[in-house]
Amino acid sequence: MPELPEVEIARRQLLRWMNGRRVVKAEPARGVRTFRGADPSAFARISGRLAEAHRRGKYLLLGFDGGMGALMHLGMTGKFVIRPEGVDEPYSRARLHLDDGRVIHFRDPRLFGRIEPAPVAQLHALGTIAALGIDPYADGLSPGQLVAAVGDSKQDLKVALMDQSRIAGLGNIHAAEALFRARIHPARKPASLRADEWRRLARAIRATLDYGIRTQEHEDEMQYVEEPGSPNPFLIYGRAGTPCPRCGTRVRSFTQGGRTTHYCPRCQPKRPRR
DNA sequence: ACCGCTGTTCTCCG
DNA sequence: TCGGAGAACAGCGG
Repeated sequence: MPELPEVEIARRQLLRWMNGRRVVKAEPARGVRTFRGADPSAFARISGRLAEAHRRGKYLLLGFDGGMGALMHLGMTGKFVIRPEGVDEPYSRARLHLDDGRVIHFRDPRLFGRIEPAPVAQLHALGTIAALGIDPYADGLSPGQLVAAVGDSKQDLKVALMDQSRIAGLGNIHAAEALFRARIHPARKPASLRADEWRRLARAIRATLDYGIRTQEHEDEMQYVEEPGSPNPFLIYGRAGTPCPRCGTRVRSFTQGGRTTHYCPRCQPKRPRR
């Protein structure tokens, strides 16, 4: 599920669900690796209203007015769902019981997600957060900021864009989408980009993230559920072998940093002509 | 039955 | 120290 746009949607969803409500009981599931080194009983000390809900990259920082909070990452399959009290949810790893009889579950089948409870005052200072690079919304993403963040990487451009210590929030899908919008080959080296390409890329990243948030916010309101066989919502991701939506050339894919990269060989030439 | 996967972290190797 | 490859985590869907 989660790259920056999905996490941002989850944040807004939590704010809506918790609006005017209080947590009357916080309940970590037992025996799950969701809490890793952290202390699950600290999660159980969460109470009160949701006083702050921030996002840094793909991380959520939730603070409650009882003074406790939590850093949360959705991993690959984490999501929040809200259910009536007493209804059990498969793969529920933690629960927030609200004073209106509803329960917010953190559902995460594959257990790649993570919850780190912490006092609200310490949330933003946690090492995990301190290690993140710039957040495109909280910090902005001008061409200059983009160059400063990834310009010195020796890795392939797409791999560098996915490095959370450089830019926080892009994953496999949105890095590919942004490069397609910018018409830049994913295996270009950062040092080879011209100024106009950096400008295009900065603009493309913002456009990709804005679009992702807008689209999913709409789906969220519509109570949209992913139906089997629903069309691929992305411009380039997952379209290998089908015509490029811009020029009709067959979309190609290859492996980069252990992940599949999709691109259009015509729109995103390895050797751009100037 | 096998493969791949919107993420992170670790090990091994050059 | 850096970068690349591969694995591990665990479940589901094609």
